[in-house]
Amino acid sequence: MDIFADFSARIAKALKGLFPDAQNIDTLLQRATVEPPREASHGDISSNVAMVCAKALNTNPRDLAASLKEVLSSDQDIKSIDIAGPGFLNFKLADHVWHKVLAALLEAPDDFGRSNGGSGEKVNVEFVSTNPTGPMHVGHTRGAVFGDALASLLQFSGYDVTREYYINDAGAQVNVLAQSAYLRYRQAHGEKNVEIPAGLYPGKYLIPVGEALASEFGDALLDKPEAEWLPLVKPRVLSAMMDLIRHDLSLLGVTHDKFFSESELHKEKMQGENSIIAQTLESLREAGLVYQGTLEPPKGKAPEDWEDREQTLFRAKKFGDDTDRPLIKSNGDYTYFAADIAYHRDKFLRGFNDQIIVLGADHSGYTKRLQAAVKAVSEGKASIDVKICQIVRLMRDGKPFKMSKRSGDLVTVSDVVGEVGRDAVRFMLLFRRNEATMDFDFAKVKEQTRENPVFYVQYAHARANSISRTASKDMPDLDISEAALQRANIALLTTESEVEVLQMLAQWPRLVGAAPRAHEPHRIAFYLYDLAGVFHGFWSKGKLDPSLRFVNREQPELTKARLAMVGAVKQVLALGLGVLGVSAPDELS
RNA sequence: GGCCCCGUAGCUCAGCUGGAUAGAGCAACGGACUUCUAAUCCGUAGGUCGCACGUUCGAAUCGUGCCGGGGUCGCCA
Repeated sequence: MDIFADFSARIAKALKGLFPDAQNIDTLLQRATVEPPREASHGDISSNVAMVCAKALNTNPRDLAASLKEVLSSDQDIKSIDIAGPGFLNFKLADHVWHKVLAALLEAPDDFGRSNGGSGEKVNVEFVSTNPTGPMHVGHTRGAVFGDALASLLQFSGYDVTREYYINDAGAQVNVLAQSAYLRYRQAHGEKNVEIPAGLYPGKYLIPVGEALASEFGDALLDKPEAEWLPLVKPRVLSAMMDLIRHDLSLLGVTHDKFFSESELHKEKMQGENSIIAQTLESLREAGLVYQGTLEPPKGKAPEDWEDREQTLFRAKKFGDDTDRPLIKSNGDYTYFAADIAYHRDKFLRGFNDQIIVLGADHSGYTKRLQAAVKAVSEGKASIDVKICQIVRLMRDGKPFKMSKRSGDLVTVSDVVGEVGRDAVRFMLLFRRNEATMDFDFAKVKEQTRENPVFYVQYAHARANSISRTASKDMPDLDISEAALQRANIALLTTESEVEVLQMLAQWPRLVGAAPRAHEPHRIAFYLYDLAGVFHGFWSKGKLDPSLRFVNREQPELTKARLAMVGAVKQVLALGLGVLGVSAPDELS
């Protein structure tokens, strides 16, 4: 039950009643807003309809507002309407409106705010997609958490979401990986003077892979030429790396529905049949989007090895990219981008007109060509929203954290999760807009104080639970079962503090409806912080004024009503934390 | 040099796709509380929303141009 959507409909109806002959009202109303005003003194709901629609209806905002006020003031749910400023309509609502919201919440707690805004539409969210050459390091964490939370958010809102991971297992670096693993294999056979040369992957995580190869193949690979051992080693090391990555993802609580392998795009499916990439390029060719030509060298930093060469290009510029893009390397292989076009065509052919991809800041330059590719392969039917996660700076006590890259031992996901815990990592990374850079301070994230938003929100949930425990201890005869609280006389909740909490709860449906449309999970985190704030605030008032305590022996009915409200707060916190993939503990350790 | 992101209180950041006198936490200042329900509470002060034009009833938000910080720039993925 979204009261803002509800009143938006009432206003629309009133407007149509006033102008039965106007045809364009629905389009006009798209620009109108019905929202909680920033300033509490402006009422509970505020709308700019009169200002937005006046001109087209041949009137002026204040007159239109006055007419609307007259029609709407007969509504029993509206306590008063003020016309303010240039023509705002400010509504004060009757308390029973908030009670109805609470009742709806108590009746279907798990579905509160769960809209059908997505109406089952298929969305593909591609995220993480790190190269399968080692365990995940911190740099990938933000994208992983963001993508996962965004996917959950969309699901909450009724989208049919597929979480997808693109495995870059076709490029040259996977061969390098296999070579590195092969050297570890030789070491596993006791060859002491085998060194991992520069340019290969020196990480220790390949040692067990080498050992596994040794126990599987014995010494059979030692004397074979690379052309023979490579096809044996490569799939095994790749699968071992994906196991590592999946393990790291599981530490973060991230799961994917589909892992798509780049090498599938290069394969000739059947004898003589073209690969998916070849087919894709063929269809682009037919559409006149591929040509032979030359590119301008990049300006500003004239590279010495620039070779003005004719190559096969995709007309990305036609779809808004800055330049056309090469499809075939000088050695005849497809470029990474060529495969990626084929991949996104595949997504489109699988029914995803609505695509999202989460990338790190270092790939932000890739955005336009990707959008161009999706437009081209779908003939404009599909689009992709590229969400860039900005850099995270690791800090310790306010000082930047030095990472040594040389040894191949970067700070990994498991290091971070191991030190601060999954909940803190996830919440902190989501407590910021994705396009803003952020500092991640280990010390601060572990603090158990008000300054730590993870703690603050989880504590609110635990406190809600603790209040119920106190109630059953202090008032053992009171029936506070879920069923009993559903029947509680919530009309007793009329103090300012109570209404404030109820109003906050009433915003959840609106928020969790808008955040997925904007692809912005951070809004959930900020909302939870605010909700926790009003809830903690209420609790504190009870310290000074015993009449505001949740549990009140003299007033069992009021206690029940308040416990129903506390349960509702707990529920919304749990729903929100659930969307973020953060646990909602009943007790804090 | 091109492109992308950022610039809002001393600090860290929100600002709900154009709304009203721009918000929160921390820090600062002034009080309250001494454990009554679990990790204090209330108040005060603090702003040229980087700068300048423009769009309109109305701009932190949209457009253009600058300034500053970060990222990135054919045949790496």
